Amino acid sequence: MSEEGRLERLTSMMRRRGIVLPSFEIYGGVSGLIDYGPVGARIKRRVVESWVDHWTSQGDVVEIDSPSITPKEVLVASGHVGEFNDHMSECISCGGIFRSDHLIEGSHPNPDSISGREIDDVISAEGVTCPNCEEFNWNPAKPMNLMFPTTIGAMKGGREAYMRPETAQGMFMLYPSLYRHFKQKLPFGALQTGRGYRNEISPRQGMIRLREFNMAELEYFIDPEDPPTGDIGEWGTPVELVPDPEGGSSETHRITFADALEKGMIKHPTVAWFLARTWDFLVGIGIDGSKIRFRQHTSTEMAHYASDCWDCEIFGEYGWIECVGIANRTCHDLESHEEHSGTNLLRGWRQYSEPVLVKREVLSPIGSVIGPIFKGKASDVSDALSGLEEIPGNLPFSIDIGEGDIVEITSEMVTRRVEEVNVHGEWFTPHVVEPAFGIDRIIWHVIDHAFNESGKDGEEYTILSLDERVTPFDVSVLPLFDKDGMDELARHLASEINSIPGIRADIDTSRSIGRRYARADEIGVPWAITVDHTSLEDGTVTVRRRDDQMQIRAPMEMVIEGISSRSLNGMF
RNA sequence: GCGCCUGUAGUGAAGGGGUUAUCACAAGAGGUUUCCAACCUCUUGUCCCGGGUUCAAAUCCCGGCGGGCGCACCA
Repeated sequence: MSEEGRLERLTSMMRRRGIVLPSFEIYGGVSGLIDYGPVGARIKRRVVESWVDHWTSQGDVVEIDSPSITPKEVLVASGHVGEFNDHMSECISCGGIFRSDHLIEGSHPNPDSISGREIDDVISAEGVTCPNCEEFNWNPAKPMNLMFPTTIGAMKGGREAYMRPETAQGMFMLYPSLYRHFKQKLPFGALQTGRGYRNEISPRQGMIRLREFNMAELEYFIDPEDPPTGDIGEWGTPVELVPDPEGGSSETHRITFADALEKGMIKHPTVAWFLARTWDFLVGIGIDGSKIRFRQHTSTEMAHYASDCWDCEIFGEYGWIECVGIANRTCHDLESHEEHSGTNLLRGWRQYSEPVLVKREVLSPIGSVIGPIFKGKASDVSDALSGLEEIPGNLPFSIDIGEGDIVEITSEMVTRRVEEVNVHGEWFTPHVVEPAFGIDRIIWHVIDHAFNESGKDGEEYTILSLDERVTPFDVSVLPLFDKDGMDELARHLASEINSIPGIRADIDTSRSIGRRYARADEIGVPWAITVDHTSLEDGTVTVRRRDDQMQIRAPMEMVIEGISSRSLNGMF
């Protein structure tokens, strides 16, 4: 079948078979919101489960789950509010786009916090002209924040909040608990899957750019002075890398991860490790390895929080689409949350291999002297003395005890001595390497790559060649005829298969057997078990393999065992 | 958000100011049939929403919503 119209046939099939459909369709639909139907939801669940399994099997990664509703302060600290809450004004005459608050600076007491309409009023009232072409010809200011605002609590007491634009902040919020869980030893990671919300200006391309979408993010906390490397030598297959063109070499390379790291194309060993593990995951759920490439971000497109970033792009009906972002977020988030929240719990302890003996000169306050002299201020004086970076050579001297209050310290008030302490380590802010997966985009490409229209016996025929890990059903049970006891036996068999943990059987009794095979093939069910007259006599059934329509006959118990151990292939 | 195109059963399409809106496939019931979309009978189900023009609108006009493409945007 020709490639022309393939996208339409694929999306039609997905609608018709209940994989992915527009949401709220009886009310006209909402762009950027989709439903997973009965078949799609199962595929999605299995993709997500495969993802969680893939990373948690590493041993030092755990799963968490945090709220979608996020107080504003968190997103202020993360930078999402500041970076994305601006109104933009567009000049109709020259097409220039400017931050509205910059245009009206000086004309309004608080240009940061007013509505678009107010901005336009101020621009009109003040006759602000375009900095570029001097014209006065503005489009209405458009808010550029892509977060959905909401309020926690009712009425006046409400607290400002947003629907989370990423799940990552949840992992940062839980850092102290994770640090305890991992016995205060780095590196470790935490992941979560869930919804993220971005009020896209113009969602397009079906399920590629959504307003509410499924993310799967992993934050891996490391000591920047001792970054974990992993053995990336295992990945012998060359992959396609597109390094940052500003870094000198812009052409695509086919190169192994190990070589790319050695040559400096991938800058960070932990990032290289995650690139390789990401490759594994994608290929493992059925993405075509020849349609994967990794592209390094240029400094201009880098997120506000990242220092080095690679996109994993997958090729499909929409061209190359970013499906995974792997970023070295450094200490940006933890440091910023420490600063904004005032906590000091977002750190790691770096134990020295040898304790370091540190000699330190101190002036220790003599309480019996300082107390009576300074009374209520005495403890401030003591704190100021112990906080001194440098000990003055001569007494008396003046010291600031806070809020500009300066007092004089005389030699009677203090004892000068030298402290010797063994320092065993130091606190530092961990760095974070983050692989962030767009689950919906990955599901799209899994289905796209599996959508096989190559036909059968010269006729049009479609098979969804999904990997067994992500099929909607493990097996379809089909009574050859829906009567004469075959129906009952089939139902019995289906319920037996369904009682195996993690295995789902579908039963299909209507219309001809060929048609039912076709229906199962179309949504990627890998095995079909047919109950026929012989089954009633000797308890054997036929097992049909989706990908080559090969068929064998075997006793039911053996088939059930084969399904349970996922070893049906061995029977062919 | 702007521009161009567009919206008819589950899917894909035809038609179109005037009786009961057409076709294929799909789906449901029954029959037939000893394993690959067969066949026969019957059945269900559609003009995106709102306004306007008109005696009459699914059809023409306007707006909204949805979809496609281009520009812009895309942490």
